[in-house]
Amino acid sequence: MCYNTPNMQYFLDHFADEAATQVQQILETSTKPVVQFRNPKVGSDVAIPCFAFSKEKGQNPQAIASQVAEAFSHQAIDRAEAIGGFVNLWFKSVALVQLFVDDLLHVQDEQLTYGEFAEGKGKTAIVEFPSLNVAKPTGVGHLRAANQGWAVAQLMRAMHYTVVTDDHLGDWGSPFGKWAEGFTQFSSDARLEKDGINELARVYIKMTAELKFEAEHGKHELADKVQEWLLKLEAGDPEAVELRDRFNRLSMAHIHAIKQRLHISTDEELGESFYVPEGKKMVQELLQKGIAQQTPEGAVIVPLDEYGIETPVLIQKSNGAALYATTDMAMVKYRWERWHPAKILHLVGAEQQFHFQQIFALADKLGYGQPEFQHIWWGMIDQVNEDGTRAKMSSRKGTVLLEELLDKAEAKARSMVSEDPEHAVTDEDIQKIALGAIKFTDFAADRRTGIVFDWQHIFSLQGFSGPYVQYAGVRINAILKKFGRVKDIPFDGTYDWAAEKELLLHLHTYPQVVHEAAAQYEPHKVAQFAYDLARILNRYYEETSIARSEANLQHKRLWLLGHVQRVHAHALDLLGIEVPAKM
RNA sequence: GCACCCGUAGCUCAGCUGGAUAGAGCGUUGGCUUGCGGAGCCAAAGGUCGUAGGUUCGAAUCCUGCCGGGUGUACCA
Repeated sequence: MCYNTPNMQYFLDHFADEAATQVQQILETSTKPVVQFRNPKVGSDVAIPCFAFSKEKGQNPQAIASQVAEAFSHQAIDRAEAIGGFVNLWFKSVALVQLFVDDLLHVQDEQLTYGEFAEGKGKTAIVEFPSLNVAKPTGVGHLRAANQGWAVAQLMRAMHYTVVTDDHLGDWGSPFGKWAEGFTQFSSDARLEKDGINELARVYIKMTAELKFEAEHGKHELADKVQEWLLKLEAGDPEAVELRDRFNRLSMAHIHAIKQRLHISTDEELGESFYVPEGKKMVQELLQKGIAQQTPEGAVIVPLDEYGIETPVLIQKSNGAALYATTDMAMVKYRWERWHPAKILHLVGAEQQFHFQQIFALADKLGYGQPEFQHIWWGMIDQVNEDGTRAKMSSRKGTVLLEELLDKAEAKARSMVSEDPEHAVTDEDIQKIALGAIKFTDFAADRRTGIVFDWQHIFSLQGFSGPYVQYAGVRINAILKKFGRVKDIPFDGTYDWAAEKELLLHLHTYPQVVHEAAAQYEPHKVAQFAYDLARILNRYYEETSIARSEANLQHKRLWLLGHVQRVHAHALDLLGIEVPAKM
């Protein structure tokens, strides 16, 4: 089950100094944290491989392991056995409790929460997500941005960075031109009044079709008009500005509603349009300095050959309009000057990897390369066709709207909850369950792995799922509520804690899990931990009754369960998942 | 063409800074229902880890070739 590799230092600190010095040596020969917790094959709690050490000594690994195992003696270790070149150790469960208490006290001294680290203290991390688009209803394509982004921000907070979250709104570029022209041609004030964001979506789809039709016939009249709107807007033309503001007002209401339903928020909402003036100014400065060049067609580029990038980055169109790289270039500068961040994390889909290669190189070239830049991407959402094959979710088949997804998820959650009036579930809890199911699915796999979009899969409620993990939380909360939390540490040596061994071993892996997840921006590791913890808990309940434990023992178990509850809730909180009161 | 990602059980995926008998969930089959919340627990069946080589005491994991899939590759964002 839990086959994690905790920090070797942890092991050394607590055991090896008192244990056989040979273990110390074995550990030192290895370049990696080779201490394995909970080996499922042998059933031991820790396994130390002796291969590297044996090579150095020119001896048989099993012989070394045997020597060490026989000589091994430590108060925390129940027994030691050499198997296949590994020294296998079994902890006394009591020792694991003692260790856990030590860790809790240590963390308390540092003024931290169990599972958190102080390495980001005094540093700022900017987390850019979910970068919603203005003027169209949000599709499920933005779901991963919201989920992964929130979790990454939470992980940075767990490392005690000062986190600035920024929703980099898509509120600039050709789409605006399409709406402006489309609106004047195919819509009206009355229709916009009536249908709001949905009317804008209709206009956009209509315009896209018209432009495609035009292009197929070798014309560009409409396309030119779209570009004209962009130039007018950049020039501050009153009509263009008024339209833009109107579309944005409608959009922001929608965007805020979406974020609220997803239970996320961001500190800033600095969209692309915010950076246009500075971006255009930078283009002129770079031309003057000779860093940028004008092409024969009139476009402005910055070569990036020295970064191994053959394609120069285009920072101004030949018609003089700003584009993607123009605003991102200004954004890099703005963020550096305002926050002096240590990290800038862009949560954006995989298809933009090349763009960010260019932007990061450009940032360095312009002297804003001090922060650690990361493009944290994820795989796309596929859908399953009728014939069972997978394909990229296409707007041709109609993009599924995020709100529609949330509505369906809530309906499904409602149909699944207990009908027992004693367990009546509030609307708020329904939302937590629906979101729990959706979000956990997002974290079920490595973020780079694409996820399949089908209703069944995305709302899974049993097994490796959000509701399963939430359910474990509901049960533990029910027990704590019924019998009370125990604050003091009831550690008197009268109980061996054998029934709690799995729980204890798993708790010990948590800080390492969080640390790894944060270092690699991989929230799914936290989800895996939370699921394992829930499973161990469910198994524990099956075998051990708190209610029927005698008073002294019940007291001890409640103390531990209180800590298990905190860790469980902490892990879910990192993922943006809440435990409902009832379900 | 070049760059990046991917190929593990019927399906969806973990595991990849090399270690012992490759793990989950769904689905299938069979058990556990007088319980601190059964959205649970236990068990069975199911895999030559795309393929061919290489490195190593040891390869799903590292290296190379090949096959198959996805994404990107300056005037979209």
